Amino acid sequence: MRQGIELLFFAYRDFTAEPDAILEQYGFGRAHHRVVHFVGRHPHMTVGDLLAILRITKQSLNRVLGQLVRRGFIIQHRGPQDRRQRLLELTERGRELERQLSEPQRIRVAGAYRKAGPQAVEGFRKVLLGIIAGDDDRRRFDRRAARS
Amino acid sequence: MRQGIELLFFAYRDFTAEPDAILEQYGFGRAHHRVVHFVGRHPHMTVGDLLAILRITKQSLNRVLGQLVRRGFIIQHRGPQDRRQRLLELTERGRELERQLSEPQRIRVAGAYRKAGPQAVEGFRKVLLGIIAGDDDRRRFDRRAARS
DNA sequence: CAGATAAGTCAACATGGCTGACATAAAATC
DNA sequence: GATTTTATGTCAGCCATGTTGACTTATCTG
Repeated sequence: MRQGIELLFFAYRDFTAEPDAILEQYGFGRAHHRVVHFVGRHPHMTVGDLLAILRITKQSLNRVLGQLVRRGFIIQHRGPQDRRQRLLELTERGRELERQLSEPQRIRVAGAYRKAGPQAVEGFRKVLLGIIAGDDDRRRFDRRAARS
Repeated sequence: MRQGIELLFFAYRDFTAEPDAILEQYGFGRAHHRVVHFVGRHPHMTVGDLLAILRITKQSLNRVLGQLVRRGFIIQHRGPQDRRQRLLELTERGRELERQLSEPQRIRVAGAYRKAGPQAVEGFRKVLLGIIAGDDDRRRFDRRAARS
């Protein structure tokens, strides 16, 4: 029980340490990483979608998103149906940053998966899904089985 | 791969949301929670131990630790061997706070464990251990099998 | 057309990281 | 025994990233 709680703390701490060091070189922080990650994963998502995922305020998001746009890592275009929306997409530069940031995480997770075995990975997924609160968020992981 | 990365993000986000709400009532933040948690789990630990676990600076720690001491949630006493050390311990009030904060987390993790089954829990532990970077931190989880 | 919605903006504030400099007491070493 | 190292605490200031509240603009919808 208690162990599970601490495992999450230590894993998250180590999981974010390497990207944080890379971000520093760009003058970015963890918040930028989250934006780059989710925009990379869901091209053409709206600002509202991103707000719902990150659960932060529009003002907080806009600070980091604005920097990413101004510095050419993300482009926005108007929604074709709803022209109020700004659809978000990584530029080539943004994709490069995303790759660079996710690399140490991919290596770390891949190593853990390899050492633990496929059955353990299945258990890892099940338990983390159980920890996630909302059905809507859990649905993000609905059996469009593990890619990449 | 990518899914594993996101699972950690969402699980951590939801995992911390409930304690955060409780902490607010005390005028505390997540940093206080971490201190209360680890001091509760390792009574008589030194300030240095805590710094090594949290990986923050002495100055950052002292801000929150000082508040917890001044407001009667933690007491310090000198180390019997090394009198430079300040050994940390929760007061009754501190233990009460710890219980209150960990309750929603215990419920959440227990629910996830129950739904996923013992084999999945084993896999969850294995993968998270693989993600943790240092042998020293991994050793914290050495088979003094899951209690509480 | 009126009202709701998506997004952006300005200002002010809090938390919790950080660096750097310095102080004190106790332990360890030469 | 004098010196150096270690454990802890403290002051001051900076930065990133969260918050609230108020308000604007453009666009969609009933």
